[in-house]
Amino acid sequence: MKDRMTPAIRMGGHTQRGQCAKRMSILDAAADVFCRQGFAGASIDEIAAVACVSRQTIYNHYREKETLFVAVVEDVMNRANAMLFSVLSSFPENADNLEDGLTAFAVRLNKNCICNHDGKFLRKLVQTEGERYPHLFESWRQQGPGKLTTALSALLARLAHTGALVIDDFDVAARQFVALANADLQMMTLFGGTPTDEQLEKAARNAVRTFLKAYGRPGTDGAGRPPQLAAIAG
Amino acid sequence: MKDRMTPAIRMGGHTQRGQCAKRMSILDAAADVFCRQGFAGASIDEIAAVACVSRQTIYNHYREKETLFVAVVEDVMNRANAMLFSVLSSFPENADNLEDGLTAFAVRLNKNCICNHDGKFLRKLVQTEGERYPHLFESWRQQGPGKLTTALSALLARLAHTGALVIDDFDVAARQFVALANADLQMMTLFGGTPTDEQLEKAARNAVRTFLKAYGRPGTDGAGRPPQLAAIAG
DNA sequence: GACGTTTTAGACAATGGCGTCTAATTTTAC
DNA sequence: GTAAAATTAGACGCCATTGTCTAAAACGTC
Repeated sequence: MKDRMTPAIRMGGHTQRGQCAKRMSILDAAADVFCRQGFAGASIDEIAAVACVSRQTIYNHYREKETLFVAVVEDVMNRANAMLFSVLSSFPENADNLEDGLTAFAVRLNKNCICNHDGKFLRKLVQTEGERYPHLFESWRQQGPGKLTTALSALLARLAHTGALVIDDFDVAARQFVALANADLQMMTLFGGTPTDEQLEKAARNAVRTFLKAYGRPGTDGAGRPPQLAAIAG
Repeated sequence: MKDRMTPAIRMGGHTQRGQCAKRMSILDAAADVFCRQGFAGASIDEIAAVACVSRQTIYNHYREKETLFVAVVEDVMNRANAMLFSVLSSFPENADNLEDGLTAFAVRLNKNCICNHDGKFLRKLVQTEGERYPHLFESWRQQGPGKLTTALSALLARLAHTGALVIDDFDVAARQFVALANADLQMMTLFGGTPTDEQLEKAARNAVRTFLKAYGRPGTDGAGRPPQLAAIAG
């Protein structure tokens, strides 16, 4: 009857990370179990076991299973957002050595945003539980693929403006760049595997070569020859 | 104590469809519920209700929940396989009007194999339950994306042999063709929506234009001019 | 060391789903 | 029409899980 409040409320309602080790441990464990078992298949007991925490502690921090689930998704989405922003900032600004610049960018995009743990987690969870939590799905779509496409579209437009690329529809080109970058890795990441650095490099190289053959300014492909001549000579 | 066997066994062990309306009704309902709720979240009672069948009837046909699940996946995979074979047979044989031929092919591929009900079902289920049933995942990968890639690779090679395309790595080109074809539709199909015919047409057109800019024989893009000149003129 | 807070382990009721069983009813085949 | 097969509704035991509660233990701070 002492009407004590939950620790989370006591702490002032902060939901940022880093406030306490237990909380992070719970979030990480829950992400792991939710990702493997789905929402319905995940049990609080298993999450508690993975987090090395008693079940009651979880209920102290999160009112119910659904609260925990939403918190996990928000947490991962925050991390993924920050990472996407960072990767987008590394897009090559000038046209010097465009093929290498775009390839390095594609590697970073795949490695840190799409094939990484958080990226796979979000795609899987959103697809699994998206119908049950439409708001969650919409939020992910806007902040993830949506932001990526619009930002990449603007960056490509800037390159096109300098004459380094010849693009008629920037949005389409942006989506195609992402699609090409993933073409060789999609299957592997879907099943849960993580590509090696070598595979990342090769996939990005294939993607950028094709992208530049389609959109590169005539006469400036990787070898410094017109693309057709290069293809015929090859 | 009468030791009666299940009707399925009595019927001679056939697992093909069409043997009885109830069976099909159960399979369809189970596919629907499994797809929406996942394996753990789906309840036999709900499947029975959707199938307009008593729960006991389901247990007469399938020993347990897992048996039903596997049967559902196999059923859908058989349909999807037949459809993929049919679509692959429609790949343009000669280079006449290559852009239109490839575009029509891409439309059929998306419409009947990737964005359709069965395609979305399989991708979702395999991703959701793939870790629990590795055999299922492997089987899907081989008969679905695997077969598509190798078949498309061979078909592209034939076109390249006639000189209509200039391709150095057929496997990479095949994966890129599929990736480009899906680039504009991925997000929509992921969330559950079905693209309109107009969207399918536009997505395929975008994909094939880029694919031909990258791999088309010089001097024969859609407008009959060298691609570079066309791009500059545009 | 004392006090307030957090965590823990375990018991607990309630819920819901799975798979079985039975008896009644409908469908099918001859 | 009759017999066999299939289907149905409902009850049942069993088990896992959720979320609550309590008393004891660990922790941190002064």
